[in-house]
Amino acid sequence: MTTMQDVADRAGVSIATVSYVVNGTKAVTPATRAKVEAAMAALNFQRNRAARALAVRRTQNLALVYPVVERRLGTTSLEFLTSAATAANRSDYHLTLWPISNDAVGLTDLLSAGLVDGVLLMEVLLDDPRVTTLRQAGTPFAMIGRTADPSGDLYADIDFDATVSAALDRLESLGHRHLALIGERGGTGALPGYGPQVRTDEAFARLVAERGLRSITVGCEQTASAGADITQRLLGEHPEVTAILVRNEQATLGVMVGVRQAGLRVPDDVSVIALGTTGEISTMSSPALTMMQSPGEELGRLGVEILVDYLESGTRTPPQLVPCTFLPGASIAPAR
Amino acid sequence: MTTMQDVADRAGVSIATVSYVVNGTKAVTPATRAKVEAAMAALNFQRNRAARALAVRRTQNLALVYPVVERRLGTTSLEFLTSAATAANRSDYHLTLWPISNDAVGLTDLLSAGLVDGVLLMEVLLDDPRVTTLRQAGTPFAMIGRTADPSGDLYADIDFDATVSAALDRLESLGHRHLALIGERGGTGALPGYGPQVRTDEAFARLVAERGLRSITVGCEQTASAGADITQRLLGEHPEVTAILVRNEQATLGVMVGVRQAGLRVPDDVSVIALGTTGEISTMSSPALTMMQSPGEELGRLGVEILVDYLESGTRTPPQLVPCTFLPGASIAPAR
DNA sequence: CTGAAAGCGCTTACAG
DNA sequence: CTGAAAGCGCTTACAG
Repeated sequence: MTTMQDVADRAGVSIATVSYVVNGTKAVTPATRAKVEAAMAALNFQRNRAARALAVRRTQNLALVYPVVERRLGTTSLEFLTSAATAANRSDYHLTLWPISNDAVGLTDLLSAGLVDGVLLMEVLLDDPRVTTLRQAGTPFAMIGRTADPSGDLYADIDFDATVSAALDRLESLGHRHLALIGERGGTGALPGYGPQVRTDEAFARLVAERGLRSITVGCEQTASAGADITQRLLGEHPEVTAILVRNEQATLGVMVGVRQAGLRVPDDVSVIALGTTGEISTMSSPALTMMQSPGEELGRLGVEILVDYLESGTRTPPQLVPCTFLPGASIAPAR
Repeated sequence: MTTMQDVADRAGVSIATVSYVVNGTKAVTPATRAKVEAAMAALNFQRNRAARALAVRRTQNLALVYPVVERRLGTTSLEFLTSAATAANRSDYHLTLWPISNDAVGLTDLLSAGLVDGVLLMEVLLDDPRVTTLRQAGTPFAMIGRTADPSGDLYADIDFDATVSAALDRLESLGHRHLALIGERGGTGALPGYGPQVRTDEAFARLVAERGLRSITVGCEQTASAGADITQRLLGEHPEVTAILVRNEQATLGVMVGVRQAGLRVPDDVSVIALGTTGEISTMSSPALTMMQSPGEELGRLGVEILVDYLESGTRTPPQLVPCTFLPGASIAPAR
């Protein structure tokens, strides 16, 4: 490993001067700057992160905390993660994975080790113990998602209202009046008070009422077979339903099967639109699923940017709400 | 932040003594140990990782390098990742995400910054530039996967022979004699010389010949619709095929659809078994997919353990080959 | 504009 | 068994 001292020696300057040009913290003569830069290039110098961290008391590390036990990471969460890691790197930060339990145990220990400058929270609950812990500890953090009352906190989340509204626009314009929403209640992996579910349910109930549509909402375990069963039963008991919205990543493809099991076709007899999933799910479906696609790339990036802005300049970026985007597919059609 | 000095002051000992008890590096009287431990508990002491890293020249950080650009992370890779992060934490290491390009550019810079002690490589190619870079740099690394000639390197990988063999056992015992293998050639996201694909193809060709079975192998883009199309065509042109093995996570569910489009049923007319995917895919399918399940949890853990063992004690654990495990489903049945 | 020197919080020979 | 002190590689007032 080549150190700053090596660079200083080769350039014939002091170690302080090297530091100034590396960090751009003080004005330096073009001539000396050139010498230093040449030396750095020749020696392929990279400053030691641990030493720097110790000196400035900042690590340039961000922790991504997610509850492995309570909630299996799906492909949608994966997009947050990939995007967040990339965004962090772009700002010269590194993202460290903290697969810990949702109960905040262990969180404190990790924080006091001075390993990270800030924390990024995924899979946030309406009443989340981790948020309480982080607030108390005074640790800078940002959420991808939000609690019931996130005022004063930093976050980026999906705009559930706009998302449901856009989906309803599509379906209404195709003549659908009788809708069903399949969510994810009571199944394995369901977190009580999980934001996306609660907010989608609320938005759906309100918007459907406002628009004078008829609707039915059911919960469903997070498996395709559960999705298939529930869909088959649903269509049997409510033959007037012509469109189904699904917010349950694991059950989504099962819903498609369930329609067929009910002796009906997608999209001729029943339209299906998925809410908040990744394009990946769409490509796994045949016919391709129409969906309101989770803005995973954008949210992951925003979460990191909000956090980094706060860390570097104290800026408290206002909450960012991003709607899911419409991804055309072959699973919706005019109402029969 | 409370420091070792704080603990030393409160316990009435020197800072060196505190270090000895924290690290267990030297014998300490039970009495003084007790005093120190009491002080640590009272002050909730956690030693500063940056300072320690600087002193011992080890960061307790591991980098997980994966090619974001070239290969989208799927749910199977996600399992490696989660498991690796958990295993790292268990050994008091942290896993940092390095979503970099597959061409090894940038890898060197990151290494020389002294941020990590070792590197874990995912999605390894038969001829992988990153491996060359790491070898040259002398950076300790372990692969989840392996190159064409991994001798001398540390790795854990799937035992493709055993996996294909086990799948063939199942199908043969059900009376299947005409098999098809659908892989992932030429599509988006396909890496040239991607180990799992090449090794599965080889094993399949060899084992099928040894057993005197008839077979046909086709490549397929990584989407469900491509899977559906190819399957439909395949079954049209080769009506004698009674069982399909799929090694293409994205196309798998499409294959199920393709069978139906060909006017046949799964599993009554055609058996389908997936190779190397996660249980997650099975739950998204209806009927549930029978599969040889990727040992993601185990491989992620092994990769970290192999690397950590080497870092801590210089132990070069022999290569670990783990077969996929059979996951019963409802997609295979006796040959018609 | 440049440099000498203290300090960040640990670890670890070395001495006692 | 315990401690004084040097050193890990940086940053940053402070002096010149």
